[in-house]
Formats: sequence, C-alpha cells, structure tokens
Amino acid sequence: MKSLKPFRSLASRHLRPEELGTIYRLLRNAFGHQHWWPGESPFEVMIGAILTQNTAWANVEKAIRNLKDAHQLTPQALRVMTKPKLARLIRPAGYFNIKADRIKHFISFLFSEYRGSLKRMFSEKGESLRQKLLALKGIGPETADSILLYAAQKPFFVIDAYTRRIFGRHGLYDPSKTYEDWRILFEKFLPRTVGLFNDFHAQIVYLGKNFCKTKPQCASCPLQRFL
DNA sequence: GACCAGGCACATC
DNA sequence: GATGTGCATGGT
Repeated sequence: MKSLKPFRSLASRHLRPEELGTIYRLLRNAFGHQHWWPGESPFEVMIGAILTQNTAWANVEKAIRNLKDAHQLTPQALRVMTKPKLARLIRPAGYFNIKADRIKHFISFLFSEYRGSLKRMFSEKGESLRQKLLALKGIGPETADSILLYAAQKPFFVIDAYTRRIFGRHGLYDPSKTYEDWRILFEKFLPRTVGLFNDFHAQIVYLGKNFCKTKPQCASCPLQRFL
C-alpha cells in the first residue's frame, strides 16, 4: 500500500513499554471488540489471508462466497481444482492469476508437509511453522503472521501498513524499521496472548480506515493525546 | 477518471 | 538497503 504523507514530521522517541497497553485500552474503549477474523473456519481464514493481500475486504468476501457456493472451500477440493477454474472463482478479489498460484502453492505445501491436515500443521511449533510459511512463494511476513495468529491461534503480532503509518505519525517508532523490528517491538512490550494480539491488530486497522486518514479526523481520534 | 484497498516477488541501482 | 514495477477487481 502506498504510504500517505505524515501530518508532521516527528523524530521517533523512545516508546515506553506500558504505552502500547494504554493505546490498546483507548482503542478498545472507543471502538469495542472487533471480533476478528471474520471467517467461519481456520481454513477459510488462511485462504482469506492470501486473498486479502493489497485488496479491500469486501472483494475478498465475494471471492470466498464464490468458493463456498461452489462447495470448493476445502483443502481437498482446492487441491484437485485447475488453476484457471480457481482464478475464475476468486476473480472479484483481484490479482486472480497470482493469487490462484499462491493458493495452489500453499495447498500443495499443506498436503506434502501435513497430509492435508490443519491439525497437524497447527501442532507444529510456531517459530518453525513461521519459517516454513515464509519460504512459500506468495506468503510474506504479514500473511504468515495473519495465518499464525488468526487461524493457528499462535501469538505472533501482525504488522501492516496502518500500524507503521499510525505509530510513525505519532512519533512512537521509526517507520523505516524492518517488519521484524516492528513485530518484535509489539511482542516485547505486550503480554504475549493470542486474544490481545488478535484484537489490537484489528483495532489498528479500524483506526487506520476510519480516523488516521485526513488531518481533521484527528480531533475525534482516541489517540489524540499521543499527537 | 483518479485513488485506494487487511502484499509480495522481482529487477535494478 | 532503498526504490520502482507488475499484478487487477470493485468501491468511493
């Protein structure tokens, strides 16, 4: 996603450990629990994580709907489906040729490594599974951590463009740091629990979509005091 | 008609 | 390591 210009340039200061928890509480109080991931099953969440790459969620829902209506949203069905047919079904999510490829890669990994069983896949240690996911073509750090957190229920914090934009604008951390730097910052300063990581990331997305876009919105932003 | 959306791989410098 | 580009639909 393209980065918006900062409202003002701020040198990033030292983020105090307790501030992340405070920020989460402010967002949670203002917006309520976000109830992510909006998918019906861990498998749906994993396919959704690939489909949502640089894509509006509403379009992902259409693609998921198509797969469900065709009774094809299962590991076995996607394994035998041809790539052109898959691309046709996921067309509303955009980048359908690339994403069909990525889904097929992921499915063949699921079968070659875990005999098609999510249970076996999720019983693997988080760090080890993460490395394997990152080695797959089309699974980058954000998609890998989304799968780990929202499908496998393992405590890995998902960093996205909103996170960098918002925390960068507030001078809380340096946007040019790497994905790993950002993830480790959040994981270090927060209790490492799935429920907190889950809803905090969802809160950040909600904030990014609804408040941290244009300067006038800052007046009603729950994080105003951090500006 | 431009701009954006819950990224990633690859080329080039 | 940073920067640019292709991938593509659908909503605002």
